[in-house]
Amino acid sequence: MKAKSDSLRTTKPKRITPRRHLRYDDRRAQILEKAILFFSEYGLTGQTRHLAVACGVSQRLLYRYFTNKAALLDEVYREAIAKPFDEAWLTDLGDAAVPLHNRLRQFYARYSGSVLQRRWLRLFLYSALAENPMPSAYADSIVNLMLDVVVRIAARDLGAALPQDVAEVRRLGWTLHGAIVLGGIRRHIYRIIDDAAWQRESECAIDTFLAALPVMCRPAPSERRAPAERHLDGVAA
Amino acid sequence: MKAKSDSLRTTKPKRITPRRHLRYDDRRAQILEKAILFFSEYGLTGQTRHLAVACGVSQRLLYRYFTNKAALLDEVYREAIAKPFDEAWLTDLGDAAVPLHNRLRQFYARYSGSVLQRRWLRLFLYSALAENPMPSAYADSIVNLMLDVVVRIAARDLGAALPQDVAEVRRLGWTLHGAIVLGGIRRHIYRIIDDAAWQRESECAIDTFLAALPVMCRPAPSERRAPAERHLDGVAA
DNA sequence: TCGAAAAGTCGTCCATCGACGATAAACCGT
DNA sequence: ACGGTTTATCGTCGATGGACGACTTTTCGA
Repeated sequence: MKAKSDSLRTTKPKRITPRRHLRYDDRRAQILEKAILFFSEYGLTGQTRHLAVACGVSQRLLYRYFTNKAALLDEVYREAIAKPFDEAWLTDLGDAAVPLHNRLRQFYARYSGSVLQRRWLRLFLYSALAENPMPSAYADSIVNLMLDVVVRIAARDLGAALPQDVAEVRRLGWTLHGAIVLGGIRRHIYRIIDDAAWQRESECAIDTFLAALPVMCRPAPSERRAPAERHLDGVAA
Repeated sequence: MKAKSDSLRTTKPKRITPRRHLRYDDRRAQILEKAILFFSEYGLTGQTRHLAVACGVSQRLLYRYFTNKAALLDEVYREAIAKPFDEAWLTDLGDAAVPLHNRLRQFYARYSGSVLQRRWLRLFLYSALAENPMPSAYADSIVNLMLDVVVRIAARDLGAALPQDVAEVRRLGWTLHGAIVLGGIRRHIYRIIDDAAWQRESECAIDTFLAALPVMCRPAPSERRAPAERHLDGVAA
């Protein structure tokens, strides 16, 4: 039943396009670039055969450039997770000639434009779900450094006193960052908001952060917490 | 080489434990419960054979209760994504006898305790990455309803005027919610913060929200945005 | 207690998937 | 233009992985 074509053809089917030979580094770079796109869309369980089709090469060829699939995935992480962040963004953040609000907007516009994109978010989430420690550990260390700078500069420019506790400083930063990252996830993964809505939301998050920072930086945090805990005692969770 | 045990045993190896027959509904419920745990850990590509081992039944039996793997996964979504949220939480949120801050804390303590757990987060992210529309659409509609209530009540109790625009109300809510959800992800997926740190972070997010809300609700949003846009014109992204 | 219905398993089919040895085609210096 | 080197493909192997027909064991009511 399988159409095996018993015609007298003895020659193999000719290639439509002749083989193109690329130099080692070029081919490797091309495969890696395609692999980033491919695995970000189809997940880490995407098939090497499908990736090969996307690259326009035979599946066997992948194994000339990467010892196995895991090695290829490691390269994908290294290339696609860590690289997009640019520390130079933090330099401009401290430039007192521009109003703080605008600097923050610009910083997060850059961060969102390079990091919080569909590719990055999907790869990052896939690898995090797979319990791969490298991407989340690395990205988190970047973000912690980044948030230290963001909060420190914002507090300085607002004339607010930073909390003594470094952990409290980071908490404030993560509050801002969480709002923006979840916006990115809703934008690029769930696709339930469009680009304009995302920008408005990011700005809203920045405004919220700037509005709250002076209040949150007041000397006595016990004033904020004590009455809350007092009341919560009588409340069933 | 393979130890095939050429002893004279002609009988099949006896079962260690005798078969237990469960009634249809019980077995089905048991499989579903294990499936939720299983797929949340190993992802949607987890194997039915492994799930069967986890259930202590043969792989074939799964197909008595679910027509195929996709149908089983749909049941898992229905059971594990939508159910944990309890609308009654919103009722207590409006109880003016308790200070607003405490009600919000309690509300998010409940939400985190039932929804933002490892199981839920992992299943939700897996299905979102797989572009399965059901879980993200459903969960998002819940969250939008919920945030409407949260922001409305908070504004009322603070004596702040709600923005005319419903979208702006939701943006304010998502700013709070994003911070808390990303905290949950860092807690349960990346596992880079512990439970105590997560609670402090959630409280910080609530405090930030409450501190910013009166400022954000001031009548003229143009006062906040106009100068920012004026400056951003001359800034390269 | 016995027999039929319900619950459960065994073994297998077939498509898929990572991996790789053998071989062919393109490239390049001389 | 030719021969060695590099690039690339063909074809296949063994392990998985979802699905299911045929069969066995347990259960329970008459």
